[in-house]
Amino acid sequence: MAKSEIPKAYDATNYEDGIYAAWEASGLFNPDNLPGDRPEAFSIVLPPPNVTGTLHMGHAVMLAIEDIMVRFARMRGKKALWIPGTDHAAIATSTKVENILFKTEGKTRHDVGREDFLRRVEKFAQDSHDTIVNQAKKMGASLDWSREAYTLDAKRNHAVNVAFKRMYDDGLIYRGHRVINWDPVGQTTISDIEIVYKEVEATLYTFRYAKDFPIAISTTRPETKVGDTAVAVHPDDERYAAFIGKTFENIPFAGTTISIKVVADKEVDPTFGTGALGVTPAHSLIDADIAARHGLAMKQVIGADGRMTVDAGTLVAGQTTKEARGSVAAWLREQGLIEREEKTMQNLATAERSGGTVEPIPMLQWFMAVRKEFERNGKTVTMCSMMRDAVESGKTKIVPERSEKTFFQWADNLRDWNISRQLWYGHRVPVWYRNDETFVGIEAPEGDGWTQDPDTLDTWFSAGMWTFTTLGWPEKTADLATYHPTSILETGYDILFFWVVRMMLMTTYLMDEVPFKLVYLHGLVRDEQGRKMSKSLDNIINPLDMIAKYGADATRLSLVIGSTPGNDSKLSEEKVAGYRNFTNKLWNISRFILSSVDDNHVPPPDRQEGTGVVVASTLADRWILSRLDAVVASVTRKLEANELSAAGEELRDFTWNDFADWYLEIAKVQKGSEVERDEGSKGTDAILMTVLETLMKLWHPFMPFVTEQIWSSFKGTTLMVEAWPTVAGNCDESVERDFDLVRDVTTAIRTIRSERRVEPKAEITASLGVADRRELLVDQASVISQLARLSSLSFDGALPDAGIPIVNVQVASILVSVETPGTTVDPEKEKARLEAERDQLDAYVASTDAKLANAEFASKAPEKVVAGMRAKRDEAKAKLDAILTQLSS
RNA sequence: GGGCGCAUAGCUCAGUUGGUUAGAGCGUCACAUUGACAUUGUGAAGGUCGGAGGUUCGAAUCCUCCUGCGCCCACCA
Repeated sequence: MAKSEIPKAYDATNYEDGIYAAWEASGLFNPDNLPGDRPEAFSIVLPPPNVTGTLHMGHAVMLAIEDIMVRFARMRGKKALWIPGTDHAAIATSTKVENILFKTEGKTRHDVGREDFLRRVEKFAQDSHDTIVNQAKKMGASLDWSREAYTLDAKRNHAVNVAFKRMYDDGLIYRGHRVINWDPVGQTTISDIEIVYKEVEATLYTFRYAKDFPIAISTTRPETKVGDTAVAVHPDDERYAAFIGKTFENIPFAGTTISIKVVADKEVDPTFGTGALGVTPAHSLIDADIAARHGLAMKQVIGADGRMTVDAGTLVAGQTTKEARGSVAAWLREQGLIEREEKTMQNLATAERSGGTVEPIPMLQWFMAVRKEFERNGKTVTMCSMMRDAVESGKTKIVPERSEKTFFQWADNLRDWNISRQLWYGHRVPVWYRNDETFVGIEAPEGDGWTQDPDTLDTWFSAGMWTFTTLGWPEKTADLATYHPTSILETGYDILFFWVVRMMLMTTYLMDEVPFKLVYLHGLVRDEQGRKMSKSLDNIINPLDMIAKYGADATRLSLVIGSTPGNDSKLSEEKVAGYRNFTNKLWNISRFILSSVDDNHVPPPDRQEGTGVVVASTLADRWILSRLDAVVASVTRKLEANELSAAGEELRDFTWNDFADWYLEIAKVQKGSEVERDEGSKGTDAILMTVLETLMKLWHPFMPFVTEQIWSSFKGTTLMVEAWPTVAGNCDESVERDFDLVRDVTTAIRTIRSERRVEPKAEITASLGVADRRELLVDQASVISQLARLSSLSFDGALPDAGIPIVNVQVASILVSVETPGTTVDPEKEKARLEAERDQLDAYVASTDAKLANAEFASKAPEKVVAGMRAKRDEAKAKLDAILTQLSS
């Protein structure tokens, strides 16, 4: 191949879109179309991005990691399936469209009505979906688009209804009047995880309900106190022991009448405030729990509109909570009931999406009973216990392992899950009412007069069923049988509790199996200073910008290499640029090889063995093939263990430091050198091609585009479905050790020359401290010619005198400097250098000797360690001797 | 308040069951470079592995305490 055909630098933008289109057209993302017999399945479901936005770094890192896993599995001959999809993200999408509607037309969703509003949301979701799908393709994600799903499409809706009905029939979904988190702005219930706490200043009032009431209490929310039904104190609190169990009836309080029972509850902190807690069962989740324990009455004083109810009494009825707070505080002051007013900091619960202040209020809602006992496989279990058991038994593993602890905490503390939302966008609760009748079904009931429940389901309800609804559940599909449980769930650790917990919960119950065998949690991508990327900080690095500038391959590497599961990573544009450089390096390695090898390259007879395995002749040949084998084995093992970063790092080191910097340089010499035997460069060419092809395969999961481009340019086939390389049996540790010596000699000579400690002369005397000299003679010649070339010394091809006793490489370099005629060494400088080295070696040898002399060490340390230390010590001793000789002369 | 984690070279981080003189990338400095690549090459400097104890023949690695950060949950009535 002529060099001119290959551009000097790799410009990713010229190739990536075309390559992706070709992959897509090939149909090979769909495992049904993969060649060969593939008994083993591998499956991942893509954590569905919300249809609210565009691709961000979180998506990019997720796509990069999962694509590596899937491509690796595919090349290893597995039936590899990666299912794409998007999430309707009910509350997020709905809020976004409501905001747009209000901004552009000044209307609310109620102004346009349910039907019209839903049309608008669907239009928005569709546009957003198309954007994000195209962006995923830019990353090179090998997703099977033929199986794409949406959490709110017809199939998934059917599945949701089936699940709802089954859980309702089993008594695990129920409707109840309970205290929930109400968002008065969004006009919907929200879950605990959708609450964000803001620190605000508040006034803490300490007061009594009445002058003659024996206990003072503290609150930051006096307006809710009209709904109090009890005062709780700690059971051991002697101050209040006398009052426990007493009820104070009909206390006139802020325009209403209240009755307060004194109860003992160990949840009360006796050291906080007065040590007594005014219990407002309807407007605090904690108080509701206390009320339930003591059978207290619940009195709702705040309505869904955020205003005080009629029950709140004449003083505050109709007022907003804020107005009422002032009213009640003023009333308390007038009555002289306040003992203290102090400023305090308070965590205010606000709704993540709408920003509204969350009010706990009692409402009729749908719940999932996660702690309700039932029989399953002959055992009494709960949804929580099933989920916990799945991880405890190892059916599902979580990496990093420490996350399992956090998971258990969730499993142990989960409350009943409020699944209904007063939103329009989402899965409508499949329940219909007529007079006093309730119908729960997959389809609407027959007959007239039925009204469907207006609420929709929490978005995590359908998301919790994602691994199996994407595979066709509730139908008994072939996909379901083949690909479930899925192999890996890969997602950010920040979503473990939102999503992973819900999936475990619903899947263990509905499928009686785990949703995935492994949870792999990646960290957050932060900016180079370690800050979260955010609009307000203006520090967002857009993955699409990086792809446009440096290519998808470089972007992927920068996200994967150097980051470990569960840990956050920092990203800077320089890092991406660094990997762009590597992409270009790989390109130029290929460019050199493809343009310099003889098209008729064949391994000469003595380099062939069995079925086309290349057997190297020279030390360098054997070294690179040995290294290649080691790298194939190690990278394969690391990828199997999902150590993506370590695998990538090792590959980069081999590619750049071993193959490009050393073997390629030597290959140039070998190809043109007189010392090359028989078939000349053709054998070297064969090795170059072997390494190149293997490297392309190894790199492909990480850098699919550039490797595919290079591969197809000389192979004409699709790299994506090539078989993963296997170890060829060329591993030879002694060869690697010998080559390391050569490398040291070469380096030493270069150093000597660059420090001008010798003048270039016409001959070199160097030798190698290796075991079998004969075997190495030919290799030495090539090595030394390489040394000569690199150090600009001429070399006549003569072999070195085998009689020179050289102990080790370091000595070899010294001999060169001293024995070569024309030495211009600065004696002082050289002496200082040698002395420093002597001291260092001296200390090392002494300490190692001491260790080896220790009887306990000798008896307890493994033989391998002792032998290794001894060998290294001997090497150092020899070096030391040579230096001492030098210094004395 | 409960839980989890981090601290290793100037910066970003590896370090897989405790074991041979602690590694990489970037950055810095020096030198080199006209055919694969300046998106380059070679080398150097740079670390008492946060501190103090302990276990052990042996600790960056295990235990205890301390210091400084970070995160999650609960929640301040």
